Amino acid sequence: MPDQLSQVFAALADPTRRDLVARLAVGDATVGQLAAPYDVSLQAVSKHLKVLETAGLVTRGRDAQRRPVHLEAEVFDLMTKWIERYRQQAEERFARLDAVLAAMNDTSATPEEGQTA
Amino acid sequence: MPDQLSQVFAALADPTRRDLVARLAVGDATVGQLAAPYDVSLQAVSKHLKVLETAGLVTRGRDAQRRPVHLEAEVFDLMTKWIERYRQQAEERFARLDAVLAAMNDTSATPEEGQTA
DNA sequence: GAGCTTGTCAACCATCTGGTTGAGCACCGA
DNA sequence: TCGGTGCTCAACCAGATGGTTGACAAGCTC
Repeated sequence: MPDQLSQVFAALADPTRRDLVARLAVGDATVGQLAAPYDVSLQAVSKHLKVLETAGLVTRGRDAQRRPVHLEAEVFDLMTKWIERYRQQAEERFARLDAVLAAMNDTSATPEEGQTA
Repeated sequence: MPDQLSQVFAALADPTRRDLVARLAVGDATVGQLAAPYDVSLQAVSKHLKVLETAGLVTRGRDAQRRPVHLEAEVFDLMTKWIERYRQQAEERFARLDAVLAAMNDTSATPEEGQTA
């Protein structure tokens, strides 16, 4: 079983599943309601929902024979945190690089290749 | 060819590729340097980098026979925007639901099923 | 030029994925 | 209890994916 972050990214890599998430953000829905707009079989949509469920993006309740699907927004934080961490890191590095370049222009010194980056 | 958002999510669904991104956030690196920590072949890492490249997460330069790999942080925004959009939407809905529940408690009226959600 | 270094391309293989159809379970309504 | 509704499970199939190895291009260095 892969880690949750991988599962979340993989789940959202599919446009149909992203669309499902988009619609579930508006409100809970049954499998049949969710499947209606697509020309694929109900079973295919059910599979997509299972992927979203094991990724933790969605939970399924019970209402007689219906299985209302509910979006779990908290999992998004997992991704956001991962993304933000490396985006900020990269941006800080750019800032440092800019500073280095500016310093180089100021002094017109030899680059020296002293840094790892 | 799938849309870029799908490609970005798919690219980051692999732990090795997320690790590569994490290391590239620290600084540019050559393919050999990036491949060193893993026990897979250099070709496998080269393939991973190609996936990251076609997703727009990474660019490759030239330095003699070396191909320094560079992280492109802007693409992260694409994901962040998508995520934030639906997270906020879902959270607003929760807030509205809370309000409805609170109102129901106040009045003790019949639910009436008047809303879609 | 010969040979090492760095990396890509191509072919192949096992596994995963998204789709299908068919069967069947759970539940409601008559 | 009989049938219809809502959905899942299982088996199967085509194509994508991640890994391998082998060949080779590009570029320094001797």
